[in-house]
Amino acid sequence: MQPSGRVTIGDVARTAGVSVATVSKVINGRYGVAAATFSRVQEVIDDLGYESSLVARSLRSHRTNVIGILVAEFEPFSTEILKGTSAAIAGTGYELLAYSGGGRPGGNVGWERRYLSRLSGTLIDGAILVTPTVVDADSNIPVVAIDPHTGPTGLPTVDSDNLTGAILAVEHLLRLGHRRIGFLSGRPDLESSRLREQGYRTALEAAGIPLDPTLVRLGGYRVESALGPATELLNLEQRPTAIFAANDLSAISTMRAAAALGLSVPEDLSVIGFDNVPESALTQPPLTTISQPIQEMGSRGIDLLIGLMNGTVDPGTHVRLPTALVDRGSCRAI
Amino acid sequence: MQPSGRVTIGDVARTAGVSVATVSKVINGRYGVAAATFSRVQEVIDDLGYESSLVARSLRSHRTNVIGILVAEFEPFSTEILKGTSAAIAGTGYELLAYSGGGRPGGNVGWERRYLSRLSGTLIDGAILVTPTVVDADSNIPVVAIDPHTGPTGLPTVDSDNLTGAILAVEHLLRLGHRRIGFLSGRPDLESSRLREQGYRTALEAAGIPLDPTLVRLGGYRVESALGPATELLNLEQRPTAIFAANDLSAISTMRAAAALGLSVPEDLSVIGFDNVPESALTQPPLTTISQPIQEMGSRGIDLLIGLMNGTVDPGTHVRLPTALVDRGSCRAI
DNA sequence: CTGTTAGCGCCTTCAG
DNA sequence: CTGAAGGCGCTAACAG
Repeated sequence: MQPSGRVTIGDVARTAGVSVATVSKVINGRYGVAAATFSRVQEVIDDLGYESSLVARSLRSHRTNVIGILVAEFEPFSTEILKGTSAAIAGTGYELLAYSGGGRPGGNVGWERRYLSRLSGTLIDGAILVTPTVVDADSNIPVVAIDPHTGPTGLPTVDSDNLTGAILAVEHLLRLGHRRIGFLSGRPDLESSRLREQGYRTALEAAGIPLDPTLVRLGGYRVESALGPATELLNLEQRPTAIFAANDLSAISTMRAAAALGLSVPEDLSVIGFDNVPESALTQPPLTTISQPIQEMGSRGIDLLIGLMNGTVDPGTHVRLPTALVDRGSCRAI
Repeated sequence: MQPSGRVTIGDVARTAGVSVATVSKVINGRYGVAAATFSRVQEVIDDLGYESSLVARSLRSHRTNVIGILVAEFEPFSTEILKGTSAAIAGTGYELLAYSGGGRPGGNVGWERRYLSRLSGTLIDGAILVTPTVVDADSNIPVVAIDPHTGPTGLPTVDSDNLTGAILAVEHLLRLGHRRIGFLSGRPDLESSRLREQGYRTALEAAGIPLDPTLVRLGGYRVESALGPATELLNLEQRPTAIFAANDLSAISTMRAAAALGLSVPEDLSVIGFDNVPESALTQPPLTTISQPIQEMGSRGIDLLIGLMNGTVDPGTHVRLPTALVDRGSCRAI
């Protein structure tokens, strides 16, 4: 290891006594290098532990074999997606680069465009946007959206059947005899959230139960933001006997709120969530929820993206995966 | 949006009628730009939706405010680490870039050095290596290792108390009356694995139970690799009444192997794992295990790395977090 | 076969 | 206060 810093192609060239161009050829297995030179350079490379800089290479060649997964934050949902993409990437020759900004969760709308702009054109050959809010179809690299937060768009998407899932959840509660069912919504600007709320309304209506607006609160999909509204719901004069939370994180908050108020689940309150993130099984009692096949959504996203890059997938492709009831311990019949 | 491709600093300059240097100054908030020019350029930037390319910028300035998390694969353990880093990064001004190669899990030893070399010096200002096997202390950027697979090294590390954890696991089994306790080990080349096996031996010895080598098998830490050895253990003439698996994934495999053989857990077999990944609560029955504070390990890693970059943390710092028994449903007294 | 010459998009002197 | 020139590490022509 001669130069203490990073070893560059120049160091290799100097040590081997050839030009950088020759080293580049060796690295990329190009023809036009004498066998003797080839092996000598190769030896120096191994010796120095040289590895070409992804950055410099990509700047020049505009091809990296790296797929970007852009997420707002590493939380239970996005990391499940990551697991799915990781499984699907094996053997494709691509590598994965998951990018996430710092804090400002929720606050920095438009993160997806920012990140895409920062990474695309050079670093990554294609991107998967996880739960993006705004999606411009115009980007210079192929892009796939997973669970986009707006309606149908120009780019391929993967999502799950939120509407049916929500109906499933409420029907389950109805079947158990519940009539006063609270709803902790997500965020009105998000498509999944709207569909889940619509499912709630639809299922109630089908059962002939009039909607009581006081039973609907904005939970915001996050642990902290849901705590307050959940507490309000539980402090209602006519407390709901069951709460359908728009995602597992807010369901977990609901259980915490209940515990804080001395209510036990499911004896005093039934709770059902949505997503089936692994964390949902960690609650006490384990959470009954609606599962989305999150990891599969991730792997399908990879399939779509690679297909898109190969030109074998139509940009108008939309994949919708089924949701299902996962009956654990947080609901009971009354 | 004029040019259909990516908008570069040149596009902004042309549109605003100034030179690229001026645009650069505006972006980086440098002095020496007239207020009028400044706001005009700023307007064009917003208008065009320009965002500087991380690649080009980093190549030149060698500073990106991006921290790299290098992992072999996105699986339950590494994604928990990711969650911890994501939480810790908020408000620091840094962004996160998690990099993972394609397939070849386990097979491609030395991935950490390869990735580090590809990304460092340019793309990332510092790196966290998750469960690396080889760790050269010499790198041109600050590096922290989480749960390194070799003994103490020259760089700051975060790990958890594997030895005590393993002893805890076996003592729990002993307390329940088990005497024939099988052990599904990890990989002999990994430090954590060695310590967990040592804990197994130590606890047995302390209880005056001689070690039976036929009860120890190599599980390899992965779902697939553990299935065979677990089945062997269960097919033994003198079947163990309990199995301590070196991590949760192999414990999950053990439960599958038991189910395939018609044995029920915990009635016919007690199983205890290690790690407490969220998935461990998803098994039927939920897995009793030893918890490592994985997310905290991630956030401590970030703290250490940032400290290292600021020069406020000594490179010889080693943080060891406690392990604890999480008693769920997969063990019973005999 | 090998070296030289241009840039990729950006930032940083250094003159004007 | 602004523009022109150089270079970060690398690859793709094109000469030699």
